[in-house]
Amino acid sequence: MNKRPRPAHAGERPSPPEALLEAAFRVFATRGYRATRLEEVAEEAGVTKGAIYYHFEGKEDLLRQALKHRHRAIFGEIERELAQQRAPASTKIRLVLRRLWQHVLNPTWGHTFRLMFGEAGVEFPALFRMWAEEGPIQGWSVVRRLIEEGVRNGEFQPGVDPEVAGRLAVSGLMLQGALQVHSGLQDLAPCDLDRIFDSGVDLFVHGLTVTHNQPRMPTP
Amino acid sequence: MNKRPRPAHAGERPSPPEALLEAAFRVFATRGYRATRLEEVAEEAGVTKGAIYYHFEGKEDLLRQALKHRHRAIFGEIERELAQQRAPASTKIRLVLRRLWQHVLNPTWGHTFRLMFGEAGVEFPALFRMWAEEGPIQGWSVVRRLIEEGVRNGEFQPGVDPEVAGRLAVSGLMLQGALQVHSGLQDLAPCDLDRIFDSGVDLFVHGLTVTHNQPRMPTP
Amino acid sequence: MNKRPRPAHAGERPSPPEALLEAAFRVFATRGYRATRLEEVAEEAGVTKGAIYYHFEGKEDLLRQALKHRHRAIFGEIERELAQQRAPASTKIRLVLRRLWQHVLNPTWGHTFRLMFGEAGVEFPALFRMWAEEGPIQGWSVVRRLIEEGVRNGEFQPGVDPEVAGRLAVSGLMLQGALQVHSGLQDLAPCDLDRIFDSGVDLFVHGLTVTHNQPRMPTP
Amino acid sequence: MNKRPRPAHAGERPSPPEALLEAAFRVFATRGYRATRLEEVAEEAGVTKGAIYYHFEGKEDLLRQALKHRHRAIFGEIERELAQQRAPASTKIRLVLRRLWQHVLNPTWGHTFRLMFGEAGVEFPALFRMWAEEGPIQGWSVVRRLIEEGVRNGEFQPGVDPEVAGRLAVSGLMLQGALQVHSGLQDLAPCDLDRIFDSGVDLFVHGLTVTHNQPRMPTP
DNA sequence: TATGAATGAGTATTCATTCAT
DNA sequence: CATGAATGAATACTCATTCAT
Repeated sequence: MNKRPRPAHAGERPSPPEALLEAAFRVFATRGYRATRLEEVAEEAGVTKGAIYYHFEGKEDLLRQALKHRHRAIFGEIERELAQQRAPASTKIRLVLRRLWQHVLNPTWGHTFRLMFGEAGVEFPALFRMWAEEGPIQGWSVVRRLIEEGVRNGEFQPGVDPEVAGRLAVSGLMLQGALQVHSGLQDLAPCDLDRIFDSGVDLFVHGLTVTHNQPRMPTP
Repeated sequence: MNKRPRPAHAGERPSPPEALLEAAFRVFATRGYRATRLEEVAEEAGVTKGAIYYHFEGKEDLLRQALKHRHRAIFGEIERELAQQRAPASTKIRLVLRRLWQHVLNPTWGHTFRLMFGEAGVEFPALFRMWAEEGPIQGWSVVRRLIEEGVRNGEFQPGVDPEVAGRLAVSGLMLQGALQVHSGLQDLAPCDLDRIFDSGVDLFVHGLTVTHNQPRMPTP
Repeated sequence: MNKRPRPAHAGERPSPPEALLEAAFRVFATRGYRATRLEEVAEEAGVTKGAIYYHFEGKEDLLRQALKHRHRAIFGEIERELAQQRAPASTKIRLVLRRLWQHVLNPTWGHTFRLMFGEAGVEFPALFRMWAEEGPIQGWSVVRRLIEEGVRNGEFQPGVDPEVAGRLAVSGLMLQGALQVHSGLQDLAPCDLDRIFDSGVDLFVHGLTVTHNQPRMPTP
Repeated sequence: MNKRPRPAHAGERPSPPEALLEAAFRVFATRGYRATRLEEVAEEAGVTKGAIYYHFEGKEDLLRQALKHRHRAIFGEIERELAQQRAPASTKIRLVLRRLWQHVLNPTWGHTFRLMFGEAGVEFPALFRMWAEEGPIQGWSVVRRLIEEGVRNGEFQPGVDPEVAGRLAVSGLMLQGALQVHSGLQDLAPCDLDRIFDSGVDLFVHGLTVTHNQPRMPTP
């Protein structure tokens, strides 16, 4: 909480041991920020509490670094993949959403989701914004652009709202992942995960697709 | 040393002061479970710490009761409203989703969402399940039933998956609410709330609706 | 701890309910002074905490009164009994010690013993002295007088130390009672209680009795 | 909420600072268990409260360890001393009882006695049993064996009950110690401590000793 | 008389943080 | 680099005591 002056050796401090960062992420994400005792992080990493203070400034700093360390924005990769595709927008959208869904199913994502909506989000808003930008927002932006493309080439209805459509598709899948997979709702309200994805995307794409019962006029 | 036996008045304990429950909910939801000091709850309710221990067993019990107290499930009311409606399924769905969206927009819901995905979910899984059952699960169950109704009367496509459709519609709106309204994303990625709802529901209903299979025009 | 001024109605306060005093004694003696919660005393007596404060000044006062209430000095009775006896001193001693042993075997005595040697003795020395005077000291005084009588009439050796003999006989039985009966040592180091008394008194009386191997000269 | 798992160093935890154990014993014995504030123990040992929790599990653990630490049973030493003696049983008994009396006179013993009959006895029965076994029970066992020896070699009467005799001799001295020395009875009913011991042991040994059955003279 | 509700001072316990070695 | 020992501020919880009714 209170910033103590950086220790004398701060400058030449070498890259902090990955083990510590990974242990920290695991424990923070499992227990929550407050409930995490540094002792447990240290134990998990096979060192002692003191070692944490050699590498990091304190608990808060540890969380920050641990989260940064986990941040490999998947979307860079996705965009690259998309650029090479020559396919209808709906196909590309399916591709993007599938990647996203795979990502969401990953325990790491579940942990981060909990962490972000738990205390960390409130106590460190900057962290939350960082995550939101690189995660959900980026996710629905990609989808939005693909929808716009689909509208432009007549594949999708001109009336659709690409922004909102992207948001809801991505949000829907994300929250379903968080609930079913990472919050143990699978046994309270079971539902096959593939079915969620497949039926969900079908519905979404169908919702976007041109279906007017008067023949749509080609754009002049 | 050993937990003292429940105080004499345990059985016939009268309804504990609502003020305390409401203050507790407010503070827990704002600060998170761990970060909440009982003293603050007491202050907020205009009593002292001791009073809390007169009415509740401890911090955990207080949280539990506070959440239960908030649980006047909105769905009972919604179902009643629906029963009186004589309208197409799509209209009813719009109605339900609107109610849900209004609920989601409420700060209370945002707080609960955070609490549930934060510490409470990990430390008190039973609470999480209770919330999930009375909240999200019930939400998408209602929608699922309406979709099934729509499918039966030919309003919706026979191919739709009512379960998944319900889940995604409800989840999408919920997470959008959590992000835009309760996590400050409105200024990072602004979007009009009415637009999210309206465009979103249009898209959703359109996705469900029977396609009068006109040949789709090839892109020119 | 801090003496608040006696409440206004102190003067006409009627005799406090026996139930309260008895419950108090039971709980204090079982749990110890500190560990006793007034709530438990109240419960045990079938009233509520507040009632205690109507009748007593506080926890300390309650203890004091509870102990006073239990105080039936048994020795007055014993002395009366003795006065009517025309028997050798050794017989009278046996009688006295038997009464004492019976008293010691009583749970009430065990409780008081614990209470006195526990915290109460340290925190309220006056109480301890009162108990000691009416209990152990009076006990060994009676025995001492009987020994002196026995020495005077040649039944016991002139060399015995009546004071010390009385003290040790009484103390020995008391501590054996406290340990075997009231501290659960009976199953750790079992010993028949009658045997302790009978063998013990035999040994004691034999120790007092004239056994010189030169014939003792009658006092001139 | 839940007791945290024993800290990482639990297994190889080195001998906890003696200073802490000794301070703890002092304060516990003086004030009683409940009335002892850990802060006072810490102060007495020249550390802070936190240090206690580094070395011990809590208040109860501290008491347990402190008592164990005090338990360098004196009887081992006594037995060794006895083994080297070639003397009549009565002499050996005097020796043992003198050691015991010296021990009983020690303030430490008085404190422990109070502690044992006070809260510790009720709240931690196991501790009480440990103390009883290594203290009183062991004490009277040693004496019992010496009496048996004396009986075997004709020094003591064949009719004596060594078990009971041992119990009463030891108990008598112990309680006299507790009362006179450690409970301030010396000024209420003064008695020279040496006299208690000397007259007491004389009486005891005389009680055990073979009577050269001269006819006892009738009182004149 | 007695009670239910509340108070508040006291205390055990936790844990991030420091630091000599 | 890392550790073991210690600190001390923060905080949940207990319970004697008060008092309006």
